[in-house]
Amino acid sequence: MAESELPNLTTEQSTLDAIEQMILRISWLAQRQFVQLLDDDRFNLTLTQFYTLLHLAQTNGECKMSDLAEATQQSAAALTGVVDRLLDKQLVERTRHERDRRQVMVQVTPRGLAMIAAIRQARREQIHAALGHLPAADAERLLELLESVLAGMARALERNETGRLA
Amino acid sequence: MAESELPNLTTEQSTLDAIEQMILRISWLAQRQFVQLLDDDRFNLTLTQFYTLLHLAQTNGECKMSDLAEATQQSAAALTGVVDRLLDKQLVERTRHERDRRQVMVQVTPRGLAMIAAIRQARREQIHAALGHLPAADAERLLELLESVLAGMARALERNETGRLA
DNA sequence: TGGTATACTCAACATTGTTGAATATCTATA
DNA sequence: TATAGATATTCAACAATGTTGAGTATACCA
Repeated sequence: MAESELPNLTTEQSTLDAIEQMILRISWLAQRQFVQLLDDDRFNLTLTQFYTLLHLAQTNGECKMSDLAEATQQSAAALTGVVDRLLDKQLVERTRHERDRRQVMVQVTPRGLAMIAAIRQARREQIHAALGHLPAADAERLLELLESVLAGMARALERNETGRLA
Repeated sequence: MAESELPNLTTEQSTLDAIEQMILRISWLAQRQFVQLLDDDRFNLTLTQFYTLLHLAQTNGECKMSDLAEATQQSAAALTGVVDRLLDKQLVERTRHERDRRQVMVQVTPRGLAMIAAIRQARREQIHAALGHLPAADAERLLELLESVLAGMARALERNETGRLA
């Protein structure tokens, strides 16, 4: 193996492996921690319901079912059930598109917006407990690097999907 | 607001917020990407099955059901079903503890070990596609910072659980 | 020996996810 | 203007996971 050539120019496999493990573990913990928060009596949401509601909260006005499904990476069939339950909780409203009667439009209610705001506030406190000790410079550097990671992952996912659909 | 005071000594809330969002998004993408990989015909595992099998692969010899449940953060009842399915796939074996007949011991099979090795290899290629472009110095810095994040999160989770059980 | 704690499984149920069929609506074309 | 095909969504049937509470077997202690 030529692993020791150019060690300062190309990232070594062992570092990437360690990052891979770290991301898997952080993903797992972050999710557990977040699910625990969402399960609180104040919220009582599942992770899927949260991500769906979050996207609606970040959308101005209505959102088409199929767009919502793509944004939250769910199948249309799965989304129907999720929206049913958000509807039961009065966090969203479901209407038909005026012109194209096939389309179902979903919109967050004021109650849904308040729920998202409360969850994000609680989450902020959680993240502060976990990361508040990081020096400011480290936090900013971390943010930059994470942005780079996210961009790389999004590109990889995209390539995969293109590959699968082709 | 006194946001501009001591900007270089204390991490600003906005940076933490951005990191929070980034971690949520990366967790989501990392999981989607990984689930997609596990769904491959070669593996055909769920995320829960993978984490359960992974822990067994990293354990020397047998593992008690209750220890496995704690390590993978599942209830004993949920784990029973998961191990049932791993058993169907011949990836684990289930035996009784010789002395304490109440305890059920689980052990990974050679086939299970081979499965984990194949998945980690595929995962390595995936992560390389996503992060291979990062300069070596950045990758190493990222690893350090992620270790710090993980430690902070683990501490926060621990505090939470202690709080809940108290 | 009895009583209690422990380890696990089972049963009933909710949520999510998949696939394929069914339904309603729109659009283009002959 | 029929009508054939595309599009948007829901429904039905099933599998995996997760929860809670009850049930079963075993161990331990007094």
